[in-house]
Amino acid sequence: MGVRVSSTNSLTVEDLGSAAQRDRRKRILDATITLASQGGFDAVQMRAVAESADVALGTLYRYFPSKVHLLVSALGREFDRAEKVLRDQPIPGDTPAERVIEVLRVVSRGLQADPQLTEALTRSFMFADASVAQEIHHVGMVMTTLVTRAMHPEDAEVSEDDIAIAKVIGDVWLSALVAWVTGRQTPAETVQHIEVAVKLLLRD
Amino acid sequence: MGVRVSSTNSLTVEDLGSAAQRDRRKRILDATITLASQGGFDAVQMRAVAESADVALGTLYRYFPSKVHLLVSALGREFDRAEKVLRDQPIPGDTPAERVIEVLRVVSRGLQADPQLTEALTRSFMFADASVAQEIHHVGMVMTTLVTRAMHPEDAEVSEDDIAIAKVIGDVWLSALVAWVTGRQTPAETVQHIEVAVKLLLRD
DNA sequence: GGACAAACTGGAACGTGTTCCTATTATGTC
DNA sequence: GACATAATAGGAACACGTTCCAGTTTGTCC
Repeated sequence: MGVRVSSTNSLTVEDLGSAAQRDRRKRILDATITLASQGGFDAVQMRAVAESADVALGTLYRYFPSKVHLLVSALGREFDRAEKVLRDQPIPGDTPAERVIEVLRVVSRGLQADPQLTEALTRSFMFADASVAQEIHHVGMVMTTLVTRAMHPEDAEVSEDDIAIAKVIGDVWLSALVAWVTGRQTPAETVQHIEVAVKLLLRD
Repeated sequence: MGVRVSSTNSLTVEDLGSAAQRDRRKRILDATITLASQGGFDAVQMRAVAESADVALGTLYRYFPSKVHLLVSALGREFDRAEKVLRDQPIPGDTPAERVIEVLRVVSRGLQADPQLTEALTRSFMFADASVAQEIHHVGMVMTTLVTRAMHPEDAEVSEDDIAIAKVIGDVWLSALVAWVTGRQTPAETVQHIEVAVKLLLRD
């Protein structure tokens, strides 16, 4: 079967091999998202994922070397989807702060609509070690891009400071998310906390 | 043996019962810190902690209902110690930003001196659910206090904004810590990231 | 089509967090 | 000091992530 060097039209940077392999990978990620939506991090059990995706346990581990890799990859796919949806929509709001808050509100609403999924993905994000750095970095980039685009809709000048601010907002967002999924903070508190941070960072 | 309502001079808010119980608790936390320092999160194995503290496994679970509780409690104790050391020392620096950065630098240096311990404690912090909210909140308060005191050494006016800023700094600090302990960021990058955030938040 | 390699299946097995149970020991009460 | 109760010791047992292996299927090359 062998991993070919490259095919003509791969969807991502990494080539994933044959159609059967892409299909298995998709089935696995679908099963992961389904299980995570239903019961959160704990419900994403490797044996259950394998069975649900109609794949042997060993095969699952062949595609994703750990539960964390699996969940972070699933998170990445969902984030890509969300980013695509938001990409071409104009963001309402007169000031950068308003637009950033709006974007975060939309994203947060999406997450809060599926708390178990969010819990699973956030947990895995937090538990990820260096071996998933690439996947994590990808998610961080998408997040930063979302925020800087909200700051400058005309996609003109994005300064160093802008990026720094976007990263700080990302940090606050992550911390708030952790506090929320671990039940230490209500959704309303989470949203408000982020808004306060954005206003502090974007007061000019 | 029964938990007495209160004794004359308990060290913390919660009364921990007899001297033997306090001693066991101390031995357990000591063993936890020792193991964590040597091998990080993975090395803190409940059976190893129990053996090292000369306590049965069931007893360990009687004192700390989970590994995360155990580690977060250990983190709380270490934080209290650090806070006591810093409490009565004047913080060098002419501006709030300088002083806050200095405080965070001192704390970070302490953490980076024992990476395995930091990794273990940060991981547990990230994995903590609602049942450890109290311990987490305690650590958060200490952190916020440290920062606001650096902002206003005269411990005079601490405004709402000040607290909000301190919380945001705490969020950034936590995110940076996670990135560091998971090997996705170097100590230097971590320190610099935090400095940028502080300067952004405390530019006046 | 045949030979070979890679991938997949099905399942056993191991490590560690967690639970549970019984016998034994410490603690507080009269 | 005798008793009642709570705490502890010691260890078996279970769950789930992870690893490993033997046999089978799938894909590739001639």
